[in-house]
Amino acid sequence: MPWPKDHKRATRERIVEAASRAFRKRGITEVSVGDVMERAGLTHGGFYAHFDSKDALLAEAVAHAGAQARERTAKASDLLTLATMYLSEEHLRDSEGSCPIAALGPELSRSDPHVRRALAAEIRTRLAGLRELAGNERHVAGVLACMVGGLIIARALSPSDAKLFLQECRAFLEEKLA
Amino acid sequence: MPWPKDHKRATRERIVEAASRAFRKRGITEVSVGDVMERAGLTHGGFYAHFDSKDALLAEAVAHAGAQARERTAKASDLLTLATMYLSEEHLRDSEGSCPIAALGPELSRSDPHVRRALAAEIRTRLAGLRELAGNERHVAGVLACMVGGLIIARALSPSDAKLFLQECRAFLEEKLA
DNA sequence: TGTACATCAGTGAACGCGCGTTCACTGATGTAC
DNA sequence: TGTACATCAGTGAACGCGCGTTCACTGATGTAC
Repeated sequence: MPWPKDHKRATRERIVEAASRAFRKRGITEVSVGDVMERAGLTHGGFYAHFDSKDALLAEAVAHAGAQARERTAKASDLLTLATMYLSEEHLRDSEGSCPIAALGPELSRSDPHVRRALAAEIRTRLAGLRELAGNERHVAGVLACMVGGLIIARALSPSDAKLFLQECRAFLEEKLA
Repeated sequence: MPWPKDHKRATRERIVEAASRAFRKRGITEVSVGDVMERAGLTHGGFYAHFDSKDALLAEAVAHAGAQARERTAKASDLLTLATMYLSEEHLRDSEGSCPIAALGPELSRSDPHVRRALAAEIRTRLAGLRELAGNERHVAGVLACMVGGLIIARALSPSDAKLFLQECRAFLEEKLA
């Protein structure tokens, strides 16, 4: 083996990380394979030594982004705290590192079956995480919907309107979950 | 005037309608100017007699889709009824005629300023509509977030999971708004 | 310890393709006589 | 009423461009002697 054992795996992970951030920030079709490779410090030609297609990369990038997004709220010990962290201005601004459901949901739902499956799996994992913190709340789906929709809508508004919108969403959930 | 007075305006409206449905169903970058024109029964070359650019069309298509989406819930006389109509399986399946915030939100937020402005305007209109039906609910932003997020997430799931997810979202809002 | 070699991760030119946009034109229409 | 004409909505070939993907290659590496 003329190269360090984990060299290729490390490069592959660098590509997934670069893709996952670029897609969330700029959208799937707006980011080319060449963009991703450049961001990973490589040239575009080497891409197909690591992935079968852009869609195969996308499916992995979604899983990677999902895990990263779950870390953001990992310390929350109840549903309201988790939702408050999610509906924060910090999360709003950090589009590159944000929840892929909010950043790319509709686009991913229209993508090829492998990608769709990765998104559906992430949603199921997310719901399971919420159920563990559910307390008296029987309908965690509604909480997740409010989180994702809240972030998506806030991102469409001006900074000041976005701030107010997030505040209202948090207040809404506070009343429901208190 | 060698053509009926409203001929060109009618053609233009046919293009906007075709675009608005195609974009919602398949996404913005996945639908070409040629696709839109074909759907409107025309050839691609004529497009620029009606619009300056694909983005100019998109901004109008968002406004058109928004108005169409508001009609779906126009008969609702209270917030819960409106949300229940929005979170229906009928709306889930009718992606072509559905709410553009749910179908295209994140993509539109990343689009050019004219498009973004059209989306922000539609959201403000939507919030104003909800406030009119608000009753005791002070945080209509949370209701809209739950509607939009609920539809987006349901569309990522299998038909049976989607049905359950929508049910849970409706039950969630029922408890909050009752 | 030093050198020759085989490996294979990464390079970069090339491919066919469809995109958004432009433009010289065609031909159906309402108007003037 | 019938015909010649000017208008302009719509046509379709063409443009430059960037995309996803392929492939012959290069050159840095660990191994064998």
